[in-house]
Amino acid sequence: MRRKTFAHMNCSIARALEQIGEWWTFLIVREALMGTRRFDNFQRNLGIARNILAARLKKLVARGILERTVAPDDARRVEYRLSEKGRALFPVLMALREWGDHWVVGPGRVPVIVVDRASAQPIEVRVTSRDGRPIEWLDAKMIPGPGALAALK
Amino acid sequence: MRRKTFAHMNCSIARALEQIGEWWTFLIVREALMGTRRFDNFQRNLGIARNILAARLKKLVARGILERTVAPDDARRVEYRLSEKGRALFPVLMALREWGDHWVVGPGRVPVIVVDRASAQPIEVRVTSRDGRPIEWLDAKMIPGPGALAALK
DNA sequence: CTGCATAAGTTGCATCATGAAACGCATCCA
DNA sequence: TGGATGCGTTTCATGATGCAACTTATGCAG
Repeated sequence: MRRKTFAHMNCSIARALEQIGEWWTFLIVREALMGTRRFDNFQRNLGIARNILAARLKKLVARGILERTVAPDDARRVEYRLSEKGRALFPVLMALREWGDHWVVGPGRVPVIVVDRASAQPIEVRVTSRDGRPIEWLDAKMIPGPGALAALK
Repeated sequence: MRRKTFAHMNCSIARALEQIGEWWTFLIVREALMGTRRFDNFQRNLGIARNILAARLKKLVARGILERTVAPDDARRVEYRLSEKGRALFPVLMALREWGDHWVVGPGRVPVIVVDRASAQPIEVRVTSRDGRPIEWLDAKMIPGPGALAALK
């Protein structure tokens, strides 16, 4: 049987995962955020199989997360760059990294620190109310949005 | 061939994905954050196959993200609850939801709005410098952390 | 205590995805 | 022109997934 798709679910998390939730995809986006643009660099940095990398890149381009262009100076070379949609994944990746730092790797063994280029201070991911007040899980309440009716169709 | 593991990579994102990056796992955590505790409720709400759900729950318990307890009033019933480690995934899920709302579902069709229980205002996920200044992707700089040397072993 | 419904999980099987290496093919370089 | 480089695609053995049916254990009505 085919792996079940999340696309029909009336949930933004499921719909997001349908686009970027496959094995390797998060790491490909991470590489792109760190500046990787070429097929071979993705392949070597990640250790991913070539056919899988090709399939993932094709999907990411089709979904508008990466943009594929042929290098002007060398027609052999193809460059994959993040679109605005792809760059918007920055907070997602930073939240994942923060969780991994704290709960998997452990403080003191963090491989990479991300700092503000201007102030050299570490960055943080925070969930806040619109007025800036920090929000914990228990402070949050889920209410139906304008698209909730789609579930009744 | 066995699917390649990310566990050896010296990257917090890869290590995090090794624990929660499998198909269905994010959605199981989402359900748990929304209050689901029982096997059958996870199964019905997600439409996941029972064997896959059993395997995922077992892994999440083994990794300390969920805690499994037998209900005190009914020994047939098992409850799965988020641990502190699991609750710490809240920002990750909210970042993913925000991205899905904006770039996949589209504003105006958002199925669920998450608001601050106190002020009833929508919540936001922000990446900031330690002093609260908002950070974009281009403002961020990656520098080696204390665990960077592990890559040289 | 017998019979039956409920809850949680396991097994078998067909189908799909993955990884590794070999191959295709166009482009650059000497 | 001969070879190297870059970007994939194809092939094939193996692992993972989804579904349905089955197993085990508990509670409950009579």
